[in-house]
This record gives sequence, structure tokens and C-alpha cells, in this order.
Amino acid sequence: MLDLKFVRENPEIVRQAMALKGEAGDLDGLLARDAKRRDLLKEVEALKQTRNRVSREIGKAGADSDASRLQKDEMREVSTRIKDLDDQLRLIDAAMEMILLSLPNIPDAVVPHGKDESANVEVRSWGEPSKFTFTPLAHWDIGANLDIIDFPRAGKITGSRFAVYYGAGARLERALISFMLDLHTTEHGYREVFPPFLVNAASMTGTGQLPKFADDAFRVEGTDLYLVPTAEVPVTNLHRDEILEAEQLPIYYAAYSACFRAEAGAHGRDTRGLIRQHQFNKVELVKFVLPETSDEELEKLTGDAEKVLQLLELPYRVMLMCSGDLGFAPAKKYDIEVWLPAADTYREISSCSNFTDFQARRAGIRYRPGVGKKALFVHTLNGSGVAVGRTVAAILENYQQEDGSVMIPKVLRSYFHGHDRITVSGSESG
RNA sequence: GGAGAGAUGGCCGAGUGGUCGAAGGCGGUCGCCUGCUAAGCGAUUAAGCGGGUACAAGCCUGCUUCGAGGGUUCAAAUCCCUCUCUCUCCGCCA
Repeated sequence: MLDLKFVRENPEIVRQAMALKGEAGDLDGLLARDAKRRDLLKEVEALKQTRNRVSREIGKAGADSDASRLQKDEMREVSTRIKDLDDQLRLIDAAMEMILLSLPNIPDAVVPHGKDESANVEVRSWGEPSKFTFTPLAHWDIGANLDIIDFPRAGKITGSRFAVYYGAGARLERALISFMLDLHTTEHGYREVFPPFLVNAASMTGTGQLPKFADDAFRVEGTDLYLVPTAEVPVTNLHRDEILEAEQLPIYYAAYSACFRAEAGAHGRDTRGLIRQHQFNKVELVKFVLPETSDEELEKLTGDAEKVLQLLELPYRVMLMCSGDLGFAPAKKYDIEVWLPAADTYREISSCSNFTDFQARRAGIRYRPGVGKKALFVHTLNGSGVAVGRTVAAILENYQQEDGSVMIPKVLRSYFHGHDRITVSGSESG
């Protein structure tokens, strides 16, 4: 959410941001209501002042005095008028809140302008796309051949865009979660969090999923609860409506969660394989930082996510998202894209964003810069560190051998009792 | 699921209709004192939204806020209703 005062004073900046991000919103309606609201506020506050003063006088004079009786009659009318104005204000406030929640964050100055992903800018790459002496298979074929990933039965027991993992496949998923958490907590200074996988509407609003993107989330029928689309939601909301001490910052959290996404509007895209599932695992990195440090914190966060892929020896590149591909809440975002040989392309495996104070204002996350100082909004950041299912896909494809087996990345072998490959029997061997 | 108790400032905790934005304590800050430390003394210390003044820090001022929402009343932390959460006991349960 943007600061109302900022919107009032910089409507053109907001308008430009909306155009750059391709977001619609009733900015003019907001500004008109804002002016109206302040007029009403002045009127009702003057009336309340009168009522408060007279009520005090009644209290002093005694409620049964003649003067008090007269004043009570007067105040009855004043109170009616106040109630009427308060009702109007409530309606305007609610309308303004809805509009304000629909306005996107302002893109950072370094964000390239552009409509879609074609305008994203590659900032660096690591490793070379894997070379094969044979035609590399897609991960869904490898998974089926090794009998470690089962899409047909997932379709039977649940539906499309779900997967069942067996044996070494299940172990690989679990090993990756542990490996990522171990890395971030021991090497990068994050505190591990294991959050609930269901959150309430206030949390979804705090991080920006609601009200605009309700169709993307699974809601539990008959309740106010949503399946988390990412651990970002519960973890960022840990500090909702809190005032943190400046010395506590920065706060780093690393959280594993299953993630649930309805994938509204994604019909027909990535229908095969692990790339786009309704349920997937992810280790998420979340930071609460001082505003002046959020730029460099985004660089560090992105580096922390890259480290995962470097240790797994998976080739990747880092893209700076252009305005049109940036999304609603971030001011700046890097996507890390891993090399997928079968598709002969890079695919997103992590998204690292600086939300500046956009989420913090929605969620009421502040810090006190010093004793007696006014509380200010923190800056929040998060990034995948990294998406587990897509990492499995990348490992299967990049580490596949001509005989159909898949080598296990060196850093994961301790999770496989030292075995170095997954063989056709569906178990690990060495 | 049933019964009961509760939710007050950074924290603890008083407060059953007006003198309450709220006693007291802890913690924080400033000052004094004590030749270190500790203790002691004094002062100060909630947030949001407006208005005024100022280059600004700030100062002055109005309104709102005692879990959330609604109601009664001239007036609500205080009375009534609904909801949420916490605790205790009972039931059920991986």
C-alpha cells in the first residue's frame, strides 16, 4: 500500500507507476474522496469538540440541573448529526482503502521500462548450459523411467497439476529442503521458521495477495482461511502490527512450506512436469530491514539464493525484471533462472524482491529509529531460496546420464547415505 | 464440542458511567547525587488522523483509539449484543 499523503502529493508519479506496471486503479476517485473526506472530518470534529465540552459541563453542573436538561436536548441533535457524518466517513474510508490497496508499488529508478519479459535484463549468469552426447530427456520422462515421480496417479487421487514422489524422488525432495535450510541458517544467518500452511485474510492482505489476487489462492470453504501460496505470507505477517526496535534489524528468516496456488489464468501453460503445480515445496527467505539498507539487502538475498544453485552446480542466470514483469508489490525484483536442457531454456527458480515499505504499510510493520522517535515502516524483502520442485526438475535434467540414471549432486550425497546416483531400480546406489 | 474466566500503554497491572489517555510498578530517556559498579532522588516516556506555527528538529491545538464490530446515553475502558483470540476444567482426538 502506498502512503495516502504520498499519493495526494505525487499523483503523477503514481499514475506513471500504474502505466509502467500495466495496473488499473481509480486514482482520480481516490483523490476526489480524499478531498471530500477532509471536509467531512473538519465538520465532524468540530461537532465532537462541542459535544465533549458540553458533556463535561453537564458532568460538572449535575445531570439534573435545568441548564443540563436544555443542553441534553441540544446534544441529542448534535449526536445524531455526528452519527450521520461518521457513517459517511466510514463509507468513504472503506472506498479509499479498497482503491489504495489496489494501487501498485512504485518501481525503483533502476527498473528497466518494458511491457513484458522480453524487456527483462540479464545481469549475470553462472555456469555453462549442460552439454550432452545424447538427446537429454525431459524431467517428467526421467521421473517416470526411474519410477520416482508419478503424475497419472496424482491425477487420480487429486487432480491435474499434482505429483506423487516415490523412493529416491521423495528423498531428493526432502534432501533439498534440508540442504537449503541448512545452508541458509548456518552460512547466511537466517533463523529457521516453520509456519502454519493456512493463514487468515488479514495476513493475505498484509503481503498483497488480497484483495486483488483472490482467484490465485485456495480458500478453505466456510472459513476465513487460505492455503499459503508461499511462506512469505505467514512469515512476513509474523511481525504484523508490531513496532520493532531498530537494534533488532535486520531480521532474516528462512522458512520451508508447501505452497498452494490455484494458477488461475495459467491453463495450457507448462501442463507437463513439475514446473507449474497446484502444490509445491519451497524454502523462502524473508527479511525485515532498515529502509536505507534494503537495496544492498536485496543483492545479498539474491546472492544467498544463487549460492544454492552454485553448490548444486546448476547453471543459471539472473534477470532484472522490467516494469511490466515486475508484479504488483515489488519495487525491484530479480528472477533467478535455472538451465533446463530438455526445453533448451532457462526457467525461473527463484524470485527475489524488495517491497520497500509497501508490505510494511499494509501489514503495519514498523521500527523505532531511536528513543522518543516516531515509528517508521521497515522495508521487507523476500526471495525463494529456492523452489524445490523446480530444483528437482533441474537436477534430473542436468544430471541425467545416457544409461537413464541420474547423478546426485555432491552436496546432497550425505542425505543419500553417500550414494552418488539414482538408478533405474528407483533407489539410490553407489 | 460443553462450562467458566479473561483481553487496558514497550511490559506488568489498577480502574463498574463524567474529575480517565488512563493510578502504580517495570523497562527506556534526561538530569542530580554517590570518587568505579550497584543503589538513591527528580523529571520525562502510547499511537493514528487533522489544523496552526517553524527552514527543520520542534512547539501549540482538535478528533479518535482501553481485542474487533454494533448498541444504550448529553457522556462509555466502565452498561448491553455479536465476533475473534487467550487461559482453566470436561469431552473428543493424530
